[in-house]
Amino acid sequence: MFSKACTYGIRGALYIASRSKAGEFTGVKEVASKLDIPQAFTSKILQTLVKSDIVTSVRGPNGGFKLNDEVSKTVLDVVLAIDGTDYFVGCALGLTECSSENPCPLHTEFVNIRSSLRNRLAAMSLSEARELLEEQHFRISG
Amino acid sequence: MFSKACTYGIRGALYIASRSKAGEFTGVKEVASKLDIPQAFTSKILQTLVKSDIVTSVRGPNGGFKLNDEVSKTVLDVVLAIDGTDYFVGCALGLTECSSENPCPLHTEFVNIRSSLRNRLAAMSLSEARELLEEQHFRISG
DNA sequence: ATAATAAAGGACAAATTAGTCCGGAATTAT
DNA sequence: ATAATTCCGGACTAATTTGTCCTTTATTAT
Ligand code: FES
Ligand code: FES
Repeated sequence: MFSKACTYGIRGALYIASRSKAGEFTGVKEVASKLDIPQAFTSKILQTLVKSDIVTSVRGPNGGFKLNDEVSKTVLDVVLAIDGTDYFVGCALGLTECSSENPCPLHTEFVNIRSSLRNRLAAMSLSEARELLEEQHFRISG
Repeated sequence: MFSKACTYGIRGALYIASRSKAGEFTGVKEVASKLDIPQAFTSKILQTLVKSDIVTSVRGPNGGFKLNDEVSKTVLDVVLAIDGTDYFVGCALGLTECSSENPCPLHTEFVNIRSSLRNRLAAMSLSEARELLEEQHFRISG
């Protein structure tokens, strides 16, 4: 479905969101150990999220990552930042063109699945996730 | 979404289905060239479909592959034969457990998407696809 | 029987993805 | 200033997926 880097990225973003209440920063070490993701790889992925303006980073002691609250980014933004539009664009059977004028036998199915998932990912903002993760019994580690 | 091998497999199966009207066999050369898939790779993938009883093969002159009509296999069977249950099983965010008792924040979304796709793939049988491909203007090549 | 044809299967090569290592740059505390 | 901390970024390695090549085996036609 998504690349491993992407699922790590989603979980990382959710974890950081859940910890960036005030101006608290979370270090890559903590993210990696809490979510059980290789630390150096986590670092690479968080760098991508910084470049995509999803999280903000500061270096040095007490530094780390925090959610970029300026704009409200969504889980979809994380997916697009890491995996690009791969999942959502083009024929899922690899045909050169994907359109309702020239569809593959599963075109309608794929269009529905994709837009459905896209909508739901876009509906889950990271700032909202912060509360959800506390109020509900959701899990992003283990 | 699916591996490349899997999309090749689906298209290959559909092409063979569309050509196995009587007892006609389709060679790997034809499948590969018509669908623009590397021939040796096509061969590998069709071998998998043979092992999974989705198509039948015979060697020698006029040999090739034909749909195994004994049982009515579906596109889902092709997916399961090549990619296994990867797409449908386990947490899409890589958590060790996937259940409604211990869900990740996107669990409900993923469950819906997956079952929806699974149902639609299971509903598309390869023998039916034969007619669909002729009657409708579907495309499995290019 | 022999030769031609076509799938089966194993070993290998290329490409992509996943993951590591380490030196450098920024920030903070002493 | 210095040292400690923490992210950045490039180069590297490992694993997986994708794809090739070539030999063997089964089948058919002559
Ligand atoms: S043509 Fe295949 S998904 Fe649109
Ligand atoms: S727990 Fe993540 S998809 Fe079910």
